[in-house]
Amino acid sequence: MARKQGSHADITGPKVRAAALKLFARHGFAAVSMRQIAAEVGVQAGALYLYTPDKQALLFELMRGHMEELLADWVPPEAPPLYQLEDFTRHHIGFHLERPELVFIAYMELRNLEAGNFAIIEGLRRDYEERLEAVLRAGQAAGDFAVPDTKLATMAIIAMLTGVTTWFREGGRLGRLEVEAIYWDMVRKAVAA
Amino acid sequence: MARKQGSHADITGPKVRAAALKLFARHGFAAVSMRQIAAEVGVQAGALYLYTPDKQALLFELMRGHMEELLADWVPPEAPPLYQLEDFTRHHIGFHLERPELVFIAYMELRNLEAGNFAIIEGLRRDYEERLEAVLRAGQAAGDFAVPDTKLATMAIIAMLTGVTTWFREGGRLGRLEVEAIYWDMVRKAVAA
DNA sequence: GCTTGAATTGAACATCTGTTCATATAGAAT
DNA sequence: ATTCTATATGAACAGATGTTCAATTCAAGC
Repeated sequence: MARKQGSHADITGPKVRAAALKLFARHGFAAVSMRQIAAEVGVQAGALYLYTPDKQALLFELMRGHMEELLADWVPPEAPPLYQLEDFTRHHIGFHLERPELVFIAYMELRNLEAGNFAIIEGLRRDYEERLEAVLRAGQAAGDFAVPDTKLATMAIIAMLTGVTTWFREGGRLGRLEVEAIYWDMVRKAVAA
Repeated sequence: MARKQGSHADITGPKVRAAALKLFARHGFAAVSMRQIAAEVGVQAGALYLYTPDKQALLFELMRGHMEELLADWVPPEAPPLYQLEDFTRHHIGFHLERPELVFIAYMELRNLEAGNFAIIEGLRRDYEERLEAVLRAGQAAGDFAVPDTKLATMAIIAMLTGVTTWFREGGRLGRLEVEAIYWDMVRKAVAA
């Protein structure tokens, strides 16, 4: 029985990406075999190549999609820098808490990207960092912030906020909005004039 | 005891650990084979088993050694919480910048630890976090700090400081001491009353 | 009912995996 | 000079790896 009812390309394609996402996040790109992904989809390994040219492309497309969604999700609102920064803080936390697996992969599997793919993902990441730094520079110029170094403040804030994904558990002591508020309090004070 | 230089256990043992450290950090535990480690040492794969029971133990001992050194390196000085926090901040950055490969492995390869080994490393990590949180609680009680939540502040500060290793490059725009000073400024303000 | 073609299988490929072990080597102790 | 022993080799094991492809199956279009 080579084919099962209802298993078309439009179904199997997304299933392949979902299986890769789940398994890469759980065990790491290098530790997951094409046969494991195929088994998760319910298909033989050879069939995966109808949906991806190779294993590397599976990883790259996952990461590229994630970074592009991240960039599409937040553009600075027309508002004073202090409010832009609050908006960024809350969006960053919210976006990352909604996609723990993609976030994990995007941070852990960079070294498994081939050189060209790595350069593309790194570029997207820098675009995102640049957006935050622009907010900090504007606030600094306006006298709202007093950051010793906008580049370092950018890296510090992003690292601090992304770190939420390492410990946050749904249904834990604090809800997302509470966490957002607490982190915003710390960010605000850290850059305060 | 002394045999021909380079062919003795006292020499080869450390070389094996150094090769594993370098290659695990560069390519990831799962992507590195025992034969690659052996080649880096200049030995055949079978010889590695004179120095480690298996590949897993190689990873675990690297991580355990790192975490124990981290815990040994800093104990809160007899001083007011504000100074303890400054001391922690500077020590954490300095310690991590001196061992980028171990830091990388300790954060990236947790999922490649067997259950028992994972529990041990996690315990050591929690011990370290607990030390920082104790400082924050003391400062909070003394009225020096105004952190909305000491647990979250602990996680936020550690994530922010450890993030330095992702972008810091020796010989770059800023030296270690400058970076320490800039981060301390942000930490101090973030927890300020 | 027949043809068409996309979706899938299953075997095959060459190579790599962690680990074991009988064998060899060479410095140390006698 | 001989024995002893820690150190290392290299072959072997059983199975897994990513990828290809001829053959098969099945749903839809005629």
